Amino acid sequence: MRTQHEIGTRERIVRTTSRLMQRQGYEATGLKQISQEARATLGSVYHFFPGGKRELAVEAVRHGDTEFAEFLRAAFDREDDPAAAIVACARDLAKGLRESGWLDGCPVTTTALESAGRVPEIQQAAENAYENWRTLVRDKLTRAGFADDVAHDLAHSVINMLEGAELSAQVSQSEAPLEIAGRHLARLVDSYR
Amino acid sequence: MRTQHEIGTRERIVRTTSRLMQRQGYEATGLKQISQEARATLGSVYHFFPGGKRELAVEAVRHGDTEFAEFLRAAFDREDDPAAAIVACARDLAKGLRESGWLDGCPVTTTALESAGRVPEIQQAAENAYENWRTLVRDKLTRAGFADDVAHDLAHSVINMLEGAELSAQVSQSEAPLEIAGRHLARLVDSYR
DNA sequence: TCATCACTAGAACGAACGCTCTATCCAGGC
DNA sequence: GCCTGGATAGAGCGTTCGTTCTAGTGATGA
Repeated sequence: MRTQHEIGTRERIVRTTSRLMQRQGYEATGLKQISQEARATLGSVYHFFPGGKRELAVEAVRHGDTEFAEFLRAAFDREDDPAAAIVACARDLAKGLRESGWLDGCPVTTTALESAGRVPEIQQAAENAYENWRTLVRDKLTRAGFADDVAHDLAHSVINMLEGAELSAQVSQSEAPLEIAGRHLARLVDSYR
Repeated sequence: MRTQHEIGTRERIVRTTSRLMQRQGYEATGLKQISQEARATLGSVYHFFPGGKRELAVEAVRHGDTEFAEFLRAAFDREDDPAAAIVACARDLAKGLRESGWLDGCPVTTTALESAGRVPEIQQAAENAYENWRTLVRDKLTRAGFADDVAHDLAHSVINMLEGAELSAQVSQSEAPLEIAGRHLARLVDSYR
């Protein structure tokens, strides 16, 4: 019975950490809160993550990485046209944000900003996440016939604009920034056809 | 000698708080660190800010607001063409970020994200800041002849893209995201001429 | 049957947190 | 010369933090 319990508790801890840090950030999220909400004890937390809070945060960022990557992949599979897919992304992000009571923004950004320049392991994990997401956008664009350098640059701006718009939407508790971002990104992409 | 000393110490505390929270965020910045780096005592801090850390954070966000607003105004005054001014903004942001050792990102974002949905006063101050910056961009665009609704939407995306690109540049310790953002924003603006 | 070991459990530690409190300082008004 | 009150100063409050530590549980393989 090793595997089932191991995966169960460990996964529960990672998911809980990811969700809590998404909402409160790295510093405001305590290990006691994590262990309580994950229905695990402090002993279990340190058993699975001997590196303590830092290791846990790195794992949480990685979790957020794959979570958003799957979201992007799903949106890209649903829409053939890249510009239309990006508009759908922005719309779905706005929907999810509103439905969470404007609490669940990007699962990586808050933690990344807090630890930039202070906790290199977390910053590295966040950088990997952004790079991962950019690659997904880039591939979608190149498959649609865009030149490599154009797709590379567009991928940067698509992720950055979505990131900034989600932040803005969260702070102002409005879907407008994301709706506008989708529209402008589609226009930008189309301008390179 | 009331005025000189009052303004001096109070301002020093606000500036120090703003800089520390810009780099470390709200939760990781302690009042003891603030008072030490501002060469003030805890007594002085609570004398000027009876509301404690929260009131101090609100003031720090307001300080960051006017700081970035002045940066925008200066850039807009230097360049007549809005698109060129935005490119210059992105370049200067990248320069400042690199020169600070990739530590000084947006003076508002980190604090805003940490307290979104948890500390309404800080969230409100951050929202006011974004709104303020958007208005500056919007006015620059309307003065250049853009229609009101076009300028309104563009202002959103200009601020959001710069915000996202600065975050990305900080995490990846690279000027590329901001350089690309400037280029794409200029292209987007020009597409509405 | 028993030793093993992954896992659970939570008490306890020193340090740091935000904040309160009292004491002191000192320039300006009477 | 004294009083007032804004400003400075920092010890100390209770609490919470991340982490460590020892004890205990229960399924597994010999």
